[in-house]
Amino acid sequence: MPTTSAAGDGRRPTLADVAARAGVSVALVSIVMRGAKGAGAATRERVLRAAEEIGYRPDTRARLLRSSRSRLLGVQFGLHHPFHTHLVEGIYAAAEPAGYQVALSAVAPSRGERQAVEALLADRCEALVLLGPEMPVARLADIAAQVPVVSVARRLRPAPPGVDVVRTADDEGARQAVDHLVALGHRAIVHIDGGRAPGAADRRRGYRTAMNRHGLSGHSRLLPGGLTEEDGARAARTLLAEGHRPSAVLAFNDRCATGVLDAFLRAGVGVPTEVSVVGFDDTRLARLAHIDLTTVAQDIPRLAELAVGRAIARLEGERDSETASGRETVIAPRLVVRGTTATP
Amino acid sequence: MPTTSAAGDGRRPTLADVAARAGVSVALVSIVMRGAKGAGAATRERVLRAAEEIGYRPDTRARLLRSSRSRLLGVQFGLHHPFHTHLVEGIYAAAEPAGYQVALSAVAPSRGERQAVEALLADRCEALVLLGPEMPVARLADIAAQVPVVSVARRLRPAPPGVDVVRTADDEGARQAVDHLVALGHRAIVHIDGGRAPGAADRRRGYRTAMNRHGLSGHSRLLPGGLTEEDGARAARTLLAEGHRPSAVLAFNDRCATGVLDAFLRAGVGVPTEVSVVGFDDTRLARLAHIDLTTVAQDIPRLAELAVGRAIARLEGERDSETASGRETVIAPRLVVRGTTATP
DNA sequence: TCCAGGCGCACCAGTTTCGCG
DNA sequence: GCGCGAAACTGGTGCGCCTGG
Repeated sequence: MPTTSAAGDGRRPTLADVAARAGVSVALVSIVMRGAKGAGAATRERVLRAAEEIGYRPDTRARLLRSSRSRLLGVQFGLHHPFHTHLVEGIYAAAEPAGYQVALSAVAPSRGERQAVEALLADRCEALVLLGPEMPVARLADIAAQVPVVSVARRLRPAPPGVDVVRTADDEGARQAVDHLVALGHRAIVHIDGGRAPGAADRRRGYRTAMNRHGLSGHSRLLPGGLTEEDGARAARTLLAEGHRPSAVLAFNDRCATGVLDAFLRAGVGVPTEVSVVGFDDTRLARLAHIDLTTVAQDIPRLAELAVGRAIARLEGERDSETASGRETVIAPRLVVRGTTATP
Repeated sequence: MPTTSAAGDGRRPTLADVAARAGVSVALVSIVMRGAKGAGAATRERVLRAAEEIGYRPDTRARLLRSSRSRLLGVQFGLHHPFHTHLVEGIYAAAEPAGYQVALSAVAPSRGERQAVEALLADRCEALVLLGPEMPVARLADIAAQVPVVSVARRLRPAPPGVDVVRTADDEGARQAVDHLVALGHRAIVHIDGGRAPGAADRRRGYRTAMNRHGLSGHSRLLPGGLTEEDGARAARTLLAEGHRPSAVLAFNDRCATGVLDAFLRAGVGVPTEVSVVGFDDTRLARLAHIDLTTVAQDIPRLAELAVGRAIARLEGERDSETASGRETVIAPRLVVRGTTATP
């Protein structure tokens, strides 16, 4: 019995099966399947037909094993963060045309960044794209010693060798929001912040300096917030309980802003008639007609594209700069004015 | 120059590198790394130290290549669906202790189920767990001919050979919601449905039969909805425009219910004082204090656990039932009463 | 004589180099 | 120089075999 039976024995078909069926060598089938040159048109046709007939599907792992390159991009993302999931979508879109596969590894309450990264490294990813990593810089440096790393949305100063940063100018975004509110006539503007989340420090700084520049340092006020709707709602309830409301609120992100919105609505406080609210990120949430949130947009597709681009650049060019100090790419945010802001 | 230099040449260390450093054979290092028996304590110690020193990390792909088993579970999920991302978290939790790795493949507006499944198959996943698959049954059957498939939350009648189904009793969930509302005194109960989404048909049916059973068939009313906040908000606006509101709304899922909630709030319609609203899924969203949504809970951790369990059962036991007709596991939903329902 | 510890080698499914007609 | 095949190679696994106490 030949070792080349196609189906029936449970094994999935291999190159050898296709080769036997087409009456050619394994090497030739490999050439044809990759679309490489070195095969005649007629043979190529015959091989493809044979592959089709027995339902052959190349084995990624075996393929990667031989070629020194794996063309595999590891992506760590927060499973429950819309900002991350949108980035992931953009990463797929940027990586696949460039001939790179994407390996996802999720971070969730029950699964830490350590596990997520270990899994990606064990899978032989050539480079890692980490979305909003919260691990210590020393750990990032460790990882970067093994494989190029791109940190998205998390600023690092200074970036360790081998780590690139792609992020939005968070301080500038906060400034745009404050400028917009001040132009509308607001003075008492509160910032509900993101605590230790990536980007939060910059947004705080941007908020504070903008307030100062407008001579409103006396009105500057930071309220502890967070990344979730619940954090925003809690902060808003704190404000409501105090009696004297601010006239505007800049929330850490859209989820947080949504919580703020909801708490105000429930308390009968009109938005934007009595309070203006600004979010950050411009996720799908903000665009929903019933939310219609004024927000600072991050250009998510572009962030994704740049992150993939940086990773690939490290892998394909820049051979001598492998240990070069990290490079930082900062893109501009853009205020999107919608329905939650108005004159006081 | 030996082929066994550890670092410096950019290559990541292999078994051979560790072997050379520890002065033993490759086979022995393999044994030690796997924790298999057949190595002495002292040698084991020496090998582990050598591996540690040069930062050796086993290559999953090469390992899987050799062993016929890949112990890899492929999971297709909707990147932007909270219900799915929660399931993914549960799947990690169930798979890793059982010694299975998880390979994620996302479905997004820009990435269809076809691509998602192709990627998983190319990665040599041993079984596929598909979350709320929307592909045609024939396609599911095709895939199941290659590898065991578990469909989560999507009912199939009949399930093709090789496809198991794990789902919540959606009709029963809708019934519980209607019973609850009727017990509170509601009669005009509208269902904003999920169109062609997995589970939507069953929820519609459950709603209708429950209404009939209560003698309310005259009040039965279906409104086209969908899975997102926007869909819910749109449907709610339709209701508001009509002038005569229903006294209660059963939404397809929590996201949809949130949209309904928001539209009502904006129109100044009190919930639950003027209208009661019920969701479905009990995602984190529903539990947020400021949403506090009465909803039909799906036991997500259990669904995840069962899905993984079914996949593993196909792989490890049941050898003779490989082509057995699909098995269906249905678990009970549970109504969680929170703050969005009250007597009319 | 037994057997634990350790080694060599074939093998997994591809890719790549080289040489031949 | 084109079309093709033989064989080496990728990193790790598992079997058979050898050795010494």
